[in-house]
Amino acid sequence: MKLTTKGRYAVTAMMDLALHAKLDCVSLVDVAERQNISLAYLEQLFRSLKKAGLVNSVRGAKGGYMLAKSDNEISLADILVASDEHINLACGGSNCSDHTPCLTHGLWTQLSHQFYDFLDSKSLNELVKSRDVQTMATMQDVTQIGNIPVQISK
Amino acid sequence: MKLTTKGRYAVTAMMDLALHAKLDCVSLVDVAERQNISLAYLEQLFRSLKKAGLVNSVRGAKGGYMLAKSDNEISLADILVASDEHINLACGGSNCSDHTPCLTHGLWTQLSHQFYDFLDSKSLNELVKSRDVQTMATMQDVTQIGNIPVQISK
DNA sequence: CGATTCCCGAGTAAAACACTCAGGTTTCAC
DNA sequence: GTGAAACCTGAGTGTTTTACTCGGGAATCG
Repeated sequence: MKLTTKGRYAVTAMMDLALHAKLDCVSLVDVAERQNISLAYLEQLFRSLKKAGLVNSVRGAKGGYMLAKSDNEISLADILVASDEHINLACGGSNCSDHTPCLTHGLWTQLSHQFYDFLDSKSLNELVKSRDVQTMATMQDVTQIGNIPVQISK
Repeated sequence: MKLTTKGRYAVTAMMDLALHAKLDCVSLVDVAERQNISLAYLEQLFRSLKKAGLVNSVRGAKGGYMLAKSDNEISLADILVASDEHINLACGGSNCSDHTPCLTHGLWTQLSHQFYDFLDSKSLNELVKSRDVQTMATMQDVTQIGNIPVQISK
């Protein structure tokens, strides 16, 4: 039982957006640098997130992405599902057909639902507010200071 | 987020033991037939289950396996962990090192623990007692009657 | 115009999965 | 004491999934 990098990166990236795209949009180059994720992979990922209606995009120079809804309207489950991380423990193989369903079929579907509900109850806002995310985020911003001389010189 | 067949089969097989090996041991041939799982694969699986101390084996003709403890001392988590199904959503890749842990590291470890605790709270006994497992099990036994002529002729 | 950024489809090396196979050892029943 | 039934073991293997990369295109800003 594990997550793919897709799901994990997606959540990380969405948290980054929640932290930095309060007003402006944020470019994937920034997210990639801050979170140490391959840019090309992030682009692929954000296609899914956009298709799912979780983010909006602005094309062209100075463009980027921003959350499509408020961060307390986006759940962990939303992000995971959007990034192909379907929360489904059930069986779909040869061993469990309609004719002879396996002994545990009911169990897995039930568990899947419970896990989904749990993940759906965690909002992005809630996650971002947590203590260690906050401290880690400020650390990331501090190491980034050299990268935003525009704001300093202005 | 999904389970491997290993984890699913292991739980199914353990339920089968709980249902049929009250006194005697049960051969994997029987389990394989009843649950429609490849025998060779089951053998491989039971190696892990035995190593984890969840089942005991009896070698030779009329041999088989039985639960090593009472079915309310065995949890879903026990079985899953025994079959290499480590309940761990966390990251271990290039992107999340000790030097620069990723934003979500804490989140995943926390979630993993919660999932583990949940799965650890479900005992095999509890699962076996559920209504649909009971009905399905009797169905499996009925279709098996033709296979045990020894008991009838005796 | 040209740099920056989002957008898109396709390709690919490596790993994991879901088994299978070929043999060996122990025990029961006759 | 022989044969069948069962557990035991290590290794192998085709398929699928993962985790990316690559090459190019289109919009937008300065």
